[in-house]
Amino acid sequence: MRGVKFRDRAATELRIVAAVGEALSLDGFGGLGVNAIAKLAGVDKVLIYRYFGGLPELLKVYGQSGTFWPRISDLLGDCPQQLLSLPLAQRYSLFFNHFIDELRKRPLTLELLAQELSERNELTIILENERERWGAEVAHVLGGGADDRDVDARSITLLLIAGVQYLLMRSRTIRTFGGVDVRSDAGWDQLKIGIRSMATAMFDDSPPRLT
Amino acid sequence: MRGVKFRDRAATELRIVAAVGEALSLDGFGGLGVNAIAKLAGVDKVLIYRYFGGLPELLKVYGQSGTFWPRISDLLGDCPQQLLSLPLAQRYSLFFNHFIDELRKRPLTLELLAQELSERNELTIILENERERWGAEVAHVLGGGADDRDVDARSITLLLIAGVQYLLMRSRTIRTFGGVDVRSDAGWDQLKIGIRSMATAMFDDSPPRLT
DNA sequence: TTGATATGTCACTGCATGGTGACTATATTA
DNA sequence: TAATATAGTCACCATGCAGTGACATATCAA
Repeated sequence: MRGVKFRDRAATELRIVAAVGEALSLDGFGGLGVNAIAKLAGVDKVLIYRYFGGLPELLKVYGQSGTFWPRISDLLGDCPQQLLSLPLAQRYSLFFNHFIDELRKRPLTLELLAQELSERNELTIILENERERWGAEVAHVLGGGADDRDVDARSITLLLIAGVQYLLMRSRTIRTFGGVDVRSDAGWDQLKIGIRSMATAMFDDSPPRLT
Repeated sequence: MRGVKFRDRAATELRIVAAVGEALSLDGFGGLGVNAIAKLAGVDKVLIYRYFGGLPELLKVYGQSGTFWPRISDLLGDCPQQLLSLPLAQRYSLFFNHFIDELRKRPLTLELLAQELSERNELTIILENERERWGAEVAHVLGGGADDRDVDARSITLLLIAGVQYLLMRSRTIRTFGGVDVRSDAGWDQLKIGIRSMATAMFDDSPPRLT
């Protein structure tokens, strides 16, 4: 008798999907393939074709099995109402603090963001969609008027969001950027303070600088 | 008689090195390999091993054959002296304008920046080194004191530099980010204006906003 | 003219990959 | 109990890759 496993399709499918996450964590997107996933799941690769159709479809299923992008509710902190009633400069600063913290908790998301720059696939497309919806909400929370001041503010917001994403995904492979340790809390605290200071200068109508 | 080529080693080496650039432009880093390079150079791949030792060494030679990162002189514009005598806010704004323009002209650099996020290799290491030296000079040009104000400014500078890099490398595959067209001059003009406005608010000691 | 050197060509190995067909064994149902 | 569907296994194919050994030929020096 050859060694036959549990004979439980549902469980096997779950193992395969979970193995996708494992494979991503272990080797990043580079080593992601049918063979590696099957080996990690302890399953013959032919089942991937039978149950899912192929790698792209499997990735799609995996992508829909979790949330890769912080939800707005994660970014508003414990008291959304309170946050929304704060002056713009503080609101801005707190938003970025949460955004940074939430993204730092999601290594797989950072992996996908990096992958997105080389190749689009089922997974990165899911991530793109999540993020697109998110962007619209963010604009709402941080104020989205049409006068010059608001337009400029949105430009800076975009650049900062992009900058945070980049520094975080880069931190996976390289520790420092311009002398700041982007793997440590201390390094990020420094950047957060910079953002707060900038927001104060740009949004507070009180005297320019407080620090 | 089998078809024998020019029998000119120096020229062949040049063709091979040039083919690296071609291959990167065509297929990005994904399709980069000995076979592809040899085919593009119209040369047998064995010459790559004979003349260079292998792919890593070839990449190193290719990397040293050009400059991937804008030099400081490119960023200071036509009149370095004049730029340095400007008020900080203007200097800051002009610096970023040039930085954006120069980086937009370097598709291969953007390719390498993206690659750096997935895997370090001879090429990305060369790029890292170029950029490291550059970072020190930039700090000098944009003022690098140790008081709170300067530290905060450096944090914002880092985030903006990171943001610009990210948006540009992302623009290779995805056109818009947060509603801004990152492939058009217009989109980048908008971002430049945002930076200028921010710099004015943060660095000018005159009344907060001018826009 | 002859011989040595180096340039370029070709054919091959070994490996990992994605993908498929044919098989075995178990569970369910008639 | 016998027939059928399906979970799981195994062996295989074609392809593309990095890398190597052996060969042919052009150039140059003795």
